[in-house]
Parts: sequence; structure tokens; C-alpha cells
Amino acid sequence: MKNTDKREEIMRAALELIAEHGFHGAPMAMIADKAGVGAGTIYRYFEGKDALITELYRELEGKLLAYLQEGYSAADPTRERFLHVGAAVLRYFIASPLHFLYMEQYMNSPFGIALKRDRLLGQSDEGDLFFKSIFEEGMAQKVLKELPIFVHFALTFGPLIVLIRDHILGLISLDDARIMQITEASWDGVKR
Amino acid sequence: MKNTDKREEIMRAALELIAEHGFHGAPMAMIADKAGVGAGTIYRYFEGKDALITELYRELEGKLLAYLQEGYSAADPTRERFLHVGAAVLRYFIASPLHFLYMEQYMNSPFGIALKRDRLLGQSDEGDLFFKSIFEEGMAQKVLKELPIFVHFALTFGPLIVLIRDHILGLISLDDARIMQITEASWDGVKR
DNA sequence: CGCGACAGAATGAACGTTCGTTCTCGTATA
DNA sequence: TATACGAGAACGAACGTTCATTCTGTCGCG
Repeated sequence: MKNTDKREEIMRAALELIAEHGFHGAPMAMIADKAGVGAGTIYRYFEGKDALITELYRELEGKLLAYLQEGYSAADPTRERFLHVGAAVLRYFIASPLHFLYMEQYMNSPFGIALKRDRLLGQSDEGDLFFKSIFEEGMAQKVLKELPIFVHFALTFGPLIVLIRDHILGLISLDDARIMQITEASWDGVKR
Repeated sequence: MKNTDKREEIMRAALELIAEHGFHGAPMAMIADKAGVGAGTIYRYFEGKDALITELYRELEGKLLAYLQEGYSAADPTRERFLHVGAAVLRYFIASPLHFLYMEQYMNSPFGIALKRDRLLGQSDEGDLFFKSIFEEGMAQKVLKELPIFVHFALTFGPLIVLIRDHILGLISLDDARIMQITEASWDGVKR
């Protein structure tokens, strides 16, 4: 159990520092300090900085997907499922701003670009399938516009990403009512 | 005129290297090499790396705004103006992918966050006013949803940003027909 | 006593920036 | 026109700093 303890402390420290100061503003020595371990200890748990960064991303992504599944029923109508997922994304990241800042940085870095490329070219994993099914069934039932999946993705998540960032930076404030407005407006963008 | 030559060579080199490899993947020595000047020469034209980065951003932003104004008429109906600007943004960045990659990186860095904060808190400059007027007049005429300006911003530009990046990374391909579809879908998101 | 886990000092590479030197070219002089 | 000069422009080696990673000695537990 000791192993797990230190490992988690390191990841927690890395999350906070990288989310707030970026990959290049979070030296290994600083992460070690914040985690309460020696600099060399990190290398007992992770192969190097890159491995630490990637493993942390995978963990955060897992947590997000788990949250999105809560209260989600594949039997619901397309519109309900869309609104559920959209609002859940907003709520999750507003509650966990560090997760958002970290995941966004990862996605905008060479790491994320490689990951995205892999997923688009190779077979998609569970996370992608989860979203894809909403759009595909929606189009089959003629309630969604006939558009490529990636356009639906962009119309749905593009606005959310911008708004979450602005909220986290303190430029604006999103409450529950506004979350509903936003999710419904983005539904208007994809619906027929 | 010689002065201008070197200065522009430096900016061109910085644009290419930073757009492709990021701020931290483009050392001053590499920028100097690509520009065909000595490393020290850069410091005759720019106070330091930060100043170079910021001045380059300002220049690119100016070019984008100039392009958006082409063929734009404040007298047109809200819908026409919206579609004009949306399609123009897509076309501009597809034609100038380096500009997009650079501006996006800048916006996702401490530089851009500070800039955004300044603009939201201080008085907005011409660029902001240009967009704002479309949304404000649209709401006054009851053709747009009654939403805060920043939500309109996000609904409009959020999808475009995601799609432009995917296009530039070669994950998807946007032709003229698709550009129209996308712009109109994003109009559906903001219209009443 | 022995061994694995650990902290922190040591290492070497890479970076932004500085600075002494060299080059360029317009002007003054005869 | 030919020559000498000087000032500003340019170069690139060198510096100090910062970083990821490795090395080394120590401590605690069985």
C-alpha cells in the first residue's frame, strides 16, 4: 500500500502544478517537492516525465468517462442523451477545473495530437463509441442533421470547451440555468 | 529598407517554427538559423523572445481582421453577416494553417490568457467590437437567442476552432460545401 | 546483517541572452 | 576618382541558468 500512496501523491502534485503552470512550468524537482518525495523517487514509479504525463491523462480520462455514464441510459431518446452528456461534461469540469486545464493542455500538445490521430485512424476505443452512438442513432432516426460524425463532435464540444475555459479563468460564471441554456443551444446546432 | 527585410525574415522563421513545434520547440538559435541571421541579430529587432512572440501575434491578428472585413457590409441582415464572418474565418485559416496553429498556441499560453483577461475587463478593441455588433444587433432584432455575448461567441467559434484544427492536422478535409454546412449549423445554434 | 526504498546532490544537455569582434557601406578628403 | 575612416549592423562563441535524469550514500525493516 505504501507504493500506491507515493504514486498517487506524485500524480496529485503533477496534476496541480501542470494544470496551473503548464508542462514547462512544472519541473520534476517542483513536482517532487509538492509530493513530499525526493526527485529521484519519481523515477521509481514512472519511466520519465513523458510517462508520468501520459499515465496521468489516461487516469483523468477514465474518471470523466465514468462520470458521464452515471445516470445515462442507452434507451433514452437521442435528445435526452445528448442533453445529459453535454450538461454532465460542463458540470464535471466546473467541479474539477484542474482536470480540465490538464486535459486541455495535453490535447493541445504533441501528446494529444498523436493520441487523436491514433484514435481516428485506428479503431476507436470505448470513449469514442460512447459519443458516436448518440450521433449515429440520431441521424438514423432523422432527428439530427445528416453530417459527418466529426462535425457533430465539433458542434457539440467546441462551444463547451470555450465556455468551460472562460469559466475556469474567472472571465465568466456558469450556473445551472446557464448550463441548460448552453446545452440546449448546442442541441439546436446539431438537430434537424 | 534593409532593416525591414531582416525583421520580416525573423518573423517568418518564428511563425513557421513555433507553429510547427511550439514555443518551447523553437529555440532562438533555430529561428536565427532559419531566418539566415546570427542569433544576436534577433535582439537588434526584438527585446527578447517574449516580445517577438507577442509582436508576431499582433501582426497575424491584424491580417485576420482585415480579411474578415473584405466584402463585409454592416448594412446586411444579421444572418448574412454571421454567415459571412463564419465562412471567412474557416477559409482564412484553411488557407493559412500556420497562422491558425500559431494563434491557437498563443491563446492557450499565459500570453493569450493575459490578453483575453485584459480585453474582457478593459474596453474592447476594434476586433471585439466587430463581432459584438453582430450579436448585439441580432438580439435587439429578436433573431438571435437572448444570451450573454460570451455564449454567442462560444457557440459560434467553438465548433470552428475544433474543425479547423482537425482539418489542418489532416484528420478531416473541409471543402466549400462543408464550410457552408458548418456555418449554417452554427447559425442554428445561436438563432432563435 | 542485508536489502530494498528513498532523498537529494551531481551531471550533462539545452536554453535565452550577452558581448567582443568583424563586416558593411556611406561619407569625407585630396 | 581613389582612399581612408567611422558608425552602426551583424555574427556567433561563451555565459549563466534551468531542467530531466542518474548516481550515491543512508536509513529502516525483516
